[in-house]
Order: sequence, then C-alpha cells, then structure tokens
Amino acid sequence: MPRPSNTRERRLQIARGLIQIMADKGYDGASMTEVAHAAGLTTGLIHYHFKNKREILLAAMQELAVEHDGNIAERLAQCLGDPVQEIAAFIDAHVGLGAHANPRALACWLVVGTEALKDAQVRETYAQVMDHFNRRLTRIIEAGIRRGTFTSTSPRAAASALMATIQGYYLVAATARHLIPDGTAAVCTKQMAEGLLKPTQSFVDGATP
Amino acid sequence: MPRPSNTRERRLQIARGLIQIMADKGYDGASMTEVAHAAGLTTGLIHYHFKNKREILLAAMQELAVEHDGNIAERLAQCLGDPVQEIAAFIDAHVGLGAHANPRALACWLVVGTEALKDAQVRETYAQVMDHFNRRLTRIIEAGIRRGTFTSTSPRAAASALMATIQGYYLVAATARHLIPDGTAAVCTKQMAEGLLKPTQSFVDGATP
Amino acid sequence: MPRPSNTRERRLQIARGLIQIMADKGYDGASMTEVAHAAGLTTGLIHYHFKNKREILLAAMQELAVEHDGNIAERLAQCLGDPVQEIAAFIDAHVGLGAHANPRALACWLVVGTEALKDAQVRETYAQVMDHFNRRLTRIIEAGIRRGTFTSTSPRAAASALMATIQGYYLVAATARHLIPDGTAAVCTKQMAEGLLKPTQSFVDGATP
Amino acid sequence: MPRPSNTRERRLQIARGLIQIMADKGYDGASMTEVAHAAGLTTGLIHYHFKNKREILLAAMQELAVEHDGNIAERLAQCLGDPVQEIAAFIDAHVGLGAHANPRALACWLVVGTEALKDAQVRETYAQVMDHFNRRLTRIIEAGIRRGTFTSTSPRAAASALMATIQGYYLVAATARHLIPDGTAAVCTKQMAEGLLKPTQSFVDGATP
DNA sequence: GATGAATGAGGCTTCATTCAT
DNA sequence: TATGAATGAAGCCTCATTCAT
Repeated sequence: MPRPSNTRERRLQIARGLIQIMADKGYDGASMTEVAHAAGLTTGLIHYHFKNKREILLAAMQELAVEHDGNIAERLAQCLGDPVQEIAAFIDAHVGLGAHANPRALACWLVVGTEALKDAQVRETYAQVMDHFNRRLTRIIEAGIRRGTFTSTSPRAAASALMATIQGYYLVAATARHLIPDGTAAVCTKQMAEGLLKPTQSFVDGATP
Repeated sequence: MPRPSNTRERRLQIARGLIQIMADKGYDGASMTEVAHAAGLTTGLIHYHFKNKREILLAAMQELAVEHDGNIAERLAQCLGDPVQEIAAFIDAHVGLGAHANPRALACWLVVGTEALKDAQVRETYAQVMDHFNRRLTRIIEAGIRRGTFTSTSPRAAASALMATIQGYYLVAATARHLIPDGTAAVCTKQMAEGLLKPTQSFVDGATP
Repeated sequence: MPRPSNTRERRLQIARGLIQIMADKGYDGASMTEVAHAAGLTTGLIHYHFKNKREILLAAMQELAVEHDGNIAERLAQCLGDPVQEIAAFIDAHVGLGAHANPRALACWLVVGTEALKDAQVRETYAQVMDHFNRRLTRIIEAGIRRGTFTSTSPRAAASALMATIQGYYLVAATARHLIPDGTAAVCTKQMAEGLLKPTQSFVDGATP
Repeated sequence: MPRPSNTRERRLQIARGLIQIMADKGYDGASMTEVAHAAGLTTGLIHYHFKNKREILLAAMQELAVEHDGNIAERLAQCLGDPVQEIAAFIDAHVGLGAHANPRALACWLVVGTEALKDAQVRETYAQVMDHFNRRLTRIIEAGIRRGTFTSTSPRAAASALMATIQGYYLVAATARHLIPDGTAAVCTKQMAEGLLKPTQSFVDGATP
C-alpha cells in the first residue's frame, strides 16, 4: 500500500522556501541548496517535485498572488459594496500603514517583476496575476461610475494607473524609503485617485480602520 | 613617451556594454564575457579598468542617471519656468508617447532597482539618483506653491508620489504592457498629479508639444 | 533509503591528492583540477566536500601529522622507556637512513611551513602540530633528567632546538642535499643532542636497529 | 647622446620589491603589479629589465645572499681568526638576540627554499648560496681542527649540521615562535655545536659582544 | 627607458541538475 | 518519496606577459 501523496504540501513548502530566500538574494542568488535548506528539505527532493528552478518560481508567484488576493478580498468584504470605501480599502491594503504584513512578499514581488523581463513564461504568469488585480480594481471603478460616484472615460486605464502607483510605491519603499515622508503614501495615493476618478466623496475621509 | 590614458572612455564603453546586456538578461544574467563582447573588449581588460562586476554596475547607474538627467533638463528648459508646464513636461518625458527613446534604459533601471534590494552600495547609489530627480520635482512643486498655482502640504511627499507612479508605470509597461491602454499613461499620470497638486490650470491642456 | 555517507573517505582521498601534488608544485601550484585528477574525482565534487582550497590544506596537514605521529609512536614503543634510546629513535625516525618512507610528505611539510607564513589559520594548525611533537620530545627529556641521565636547564628549549635541527635537515636535504655527506645527518644530530643534553651514555651507540 | 644606463640600479630596485612582497605573500602571491608598485615602477618596465618573474627571483636571491654575506663577514672580521669566537659569532649572527635586523629577509629565504623544491634553476642558485656559507663554516672548522681546538671527522658534515640547525630555527621562529623559549636559540645552538666539535673552550663563554 | 593598456590562459568556486541507493 | 553524492558547465577574477606609443 503506497503512502499517501504529499506532493501538494511539498510543493508549497518549496515555493515558500524560494520566496524566503529570493526576498533577500534575488532569484539568481537563491541557490537550490539554500532553498532546500529553507524548506527543510534536500536538493534531490526538490527536483523530484519540480522539474526545474523556474517551475518553483512560477509556483511561488501563484502562492504570493493567492495569499495577497485573500488579503484584499477580506478587506473589500468590509466595505459593503461602497466603491469609495473599496478604493480606499484597496489603497490602504497596499500602501497604508501596517499594510505590508509581509515585507518579504513585497520585495519578492519586485524580484519576480524583474525576472519577468527576462523570461517569457514568467512574464505571462506575472501578467495574469496583474490582470487579476487590475480587473478587481476595474470592476470597482465601473461600479462607481454606474452609481455616478466616479467619473472616468476608461476604467481600465484608471485601474492600471492606480496599479502602477502602488507598484511604484513598493519599489521606492524598498529601495529608497527615505524619499517617502512617513505615512504619506496612502494619503497621496488617495489624492491621486481622486484626480483620476473625481469621486463625489473624498477617499481620504473614507479610509478603512 | 607614455601612451595617453583612455580609461575614461573605456569605462564608459564597458558600462554601456553592461547596460545593453543587463536590459535583456538582468544583472546576474549578464556574464562578464557577454559584457566584454558587447563592449568589443576582452574580459581581462574589463577587470583592468574595473575592480569587479559591481563597480561596473555602479558606473552604469551613473551613466543611466546622467543621460536621463540631460533629457529631463532639456525638456524643462523649454517651459520658461512655468510650474504647470514643467510638471507636464516631467511627466511626458517619463511616460509620454515616444518618451523612452531608449527602452533598454528603462528595463535596465528596473533591474538596477531590484539589485538595490540586495546590495547596500547599489542601494545607496540608487537612492542618490532617485533623490536627485525627487529634488528636481520638489523644487518645481515648491515654485508652484509659491506662485499660488499648486496646493500641497508636503511637496516632498507629492514629489515622491509622482516618482512612484512613474516608476510603477515603468514596471508595468515592461512586464504587463497590455494592462495599459495605449496612450493613457501620460494622461492618467497628469490627472493624478492634479489630484495631488490641485493646480489652477490643468496639466493635460498644458502638455509640452 | 539514503545512500550511506562516504564523506570521511572522500575527504581523506582529496587531502591525499593535495599532498601528492603539493609536494611537487607547492600549494599555489597545486591547481584544484590537478588535485581532483590525482584524487580521481571531479572539481565540483571536491568543493562539495570542502569549502575551499585552504580547508583541504588544513585536512592535509592533519593527515600528515597523524601519519607521522603513528610512525614515531611505533618507533618509541620499542625503546622500553629508556630516554637515551628514545632520543636516538626520535632522531633516527626523522633523519636516519631510510627514515623518510615518504619523501613526498617531507617536501610537503616544508611547503606547509611556508604557507603558514602567509595564512593565520594555517599557522595555527602548523603550530599545533609542532607543539605536539615538541611535547613528545620534552617529555622524553624530562624523563631523562629525572633519571639523572640527561642534564638540561630547559627541556623545552632543548626540545625545540632538536626540532629545529630536524626541520632544518628536512629543508637542506630537500633543497641542497649535496651539502650533507651521506649518512651523516643522524650521527651529527645525535652528537648535537649530546651537547645539548649531556647524556651519561652516547646516543650514537644506542641507536635503534 | 643616449642617457646613461640605469639597468643595474633598476634591477636591484625590482629585486628588492619582490623581496618585500614575497616575505608577506610568498612567491606566487607576489603579483608583478604589486612588485612593480613596491619598487615604485610599472609592470612594463619590469619586463624590460627582466625576462620573466623567475629571473627576478634569482636576482632577489643574489641580493639576499650578498647582503647577508656582508653581515657575516663583518662579524667574523672582529674575531681575529679565533675559530671558537668565529663559530660563536657565526651562530650569533644567525640566531642570536637581535640577529635578524631584517625578519623580512628571513621569511623571504624560507619562501625561496620552498620555491627551490619546484624549480631546478632556483634550486641550483639556492644550493650555490648555501654552498657558499657552508664553505665559510667548513673553513672555520678546519682551521679549528688544525689548531687542535676542534675535533671532527667530517668538517663538511659538521658545517651542514650547523647550517641545518640555523635554517631550522628560522623556520620554527617564523611559524611557531612560541616553541622557542626566549633567548634560548643561540645558547642551545652553541651547546649543540659543542657536541659536534668538542671545542677545548666553550662557545657560550666566548660569545661575541 | 618608460608607460599603461591589452591579451589570453588558467584558477577557484558556484550551481542546477542527475543518479545510485 | 527521499537522500546526498556526483557531474560538468559556467562564472568571476587574477596574472604574467606583450605591445603600441
């Protein structure tokens, strides 16, 4: 009687090992040996569960996305469908105070972004993830427009602009944090969102707790 | 009769070689051999002019910054000191149509950003460059405030918010371009800047030719 | 069902490879490739078992010391605790006819000595080994003094003087052998030891078979 | 009118540069660039004056030997031809207190010795130098024998035994100095010389000032 | 004589991946 | 499933030597 497969857990374990190392050393800098060690496993076993290093990266991206999406969903759920509050919550979730429960994940995502520059398959997965969140945002904006709360000729463009700002804040925060006066990221992002969406009610007031 | 030193040119040549390769393959992926080849030189010679690979990276960052700064300065010079036009020009220079005469430089800068996550000295140089542009922007905003054209309680925060957006657009454009409807980046960024600075006159109208 | 570890053997195998090459070409001259070849292994594998080249050197020193110590112990065991015979045996073991079953080891030890000049950790290990043999000799001398057979105000000084002579003979023998008339090394060393310890009985007569 | 040749001085300058670096880093560790720098010259010029690195080593050996020989000769000149005093002076010059005006030269000579293991031509030069000093010592011993002051069946063997002790003390002093109780080297060496030469008068009393 | 750039070989080391157990 | 030894390619860097000036 064969032992029950533990592949699922193992793959997650390994992906998390990569995330952990990659945050500090980048993708190329994360050696399989280190990843294995971080995951509490051995090199050989890793290659039993993954065809190669890139496959682990793809799995890690999924893991990062899923976890982050859970976060977002939770926050949005408390907004009762109010687009203004949702936008504010979305922003707060990303760049608000105490937003980054996991700064490793943030650094990691930037690393992944750079890796996407080089590798088509990584780029595709990266784009899918970005698409997912972009659509989330787009839907909120569209809802706001339908309600007459927001004004925008291209919800998708507006969504991507917000995404860009958030990603940009990640990058700047990770590399030149001193440029960002403490606690200004969320407020400024909301002001910018107002320029973009011209809401009938300010995002700043409607901040989530 | 010693031969005249050509170190200056060689270093530039090498730094550019790195930039060229790094844009496609990242920093770790840019082997000295490839860089040497791209520069039309030998590996040995590269190490004669640079202590190690990282020194080349630092030189490359300088080169990227200097070139970009020249670009910006040129654009701003045509604005006759009008803050509204200057902000518009600054945005156009970065994310406007045909802004990136050199998309390689853009990708490169993202790679450098990720490298800054890992290496303290790279991070420092990176921060210095960002600081430079941030100050440029801050001064423009302050001038606008003095004239009563802009409204902002923290010009530095506003500047870094704009910087973040621009950097973010770089990242998204490089990795998931399809998310950005064609030609919307500059317009959206300007709208966002309006939310941020509340100018008495729209940036969108005041675009540079 | 993991494969049983063979690290112990491999490390010894590699250390011996280094010893073999180092005797002819010195430490710097012993390339990892050659060492690997001498050990019948691959370069990569060597670095799997050793962190770097210097670690192999340290292991090689241990190996040389252990092997040599075995030799000495065996010889001394036949002396029935007679200090006069023990000193004679100690000398014969080092510079007597047919003493150097392994001339490679001798040359190697000189190489190691020079390497100790440059590297603190090598120096420390070197000193430990020398200490070990010096203590052996010191104990013999002290025993002789207690019995009234030897006369010396400083057994340690006498021991180190003998050690110096032996090491010196190694060096001269390896580099300018013709300076040493055949078969004189042991006799001369014993005469010198007599000047040093003033034994009641000559070392020369009490030579081991 | 051509400028007067300065090759002689340059060669010396370069040889001394090698000696300086080699004492700390060994022969292989002394890069031409470093040697050039230590000599206050450039790489290119060094190869103008020397065919290759080994030629510099040979020149350095000559320089070390000449300088040392001058030292010895000076000391011996004060002994008025008394073999007992001469032996004592010879020993003091090598291992006496304050003997090593130049510890660099000492370390260097050991390095050279190891190099002689590898290279035939270096070995030959090394042997010549050793021969020179050995002959000096042999002549003193023979003179003592003729005078009835010393007893030895093989002056050459005795000389080489003393040489070995001195070289050995160099090696031990340089690598495991703590083994040698302070100030014991000269005394012990003299006691050993007495065992070797059975002088009618003790070397220890007849020490040079 | 002198400079310093240039070359090309070779050295140590790292690493993803494979494989015997 | 799991281990960890083994491989081989590739990477960064050093260096003695040559050469144009």
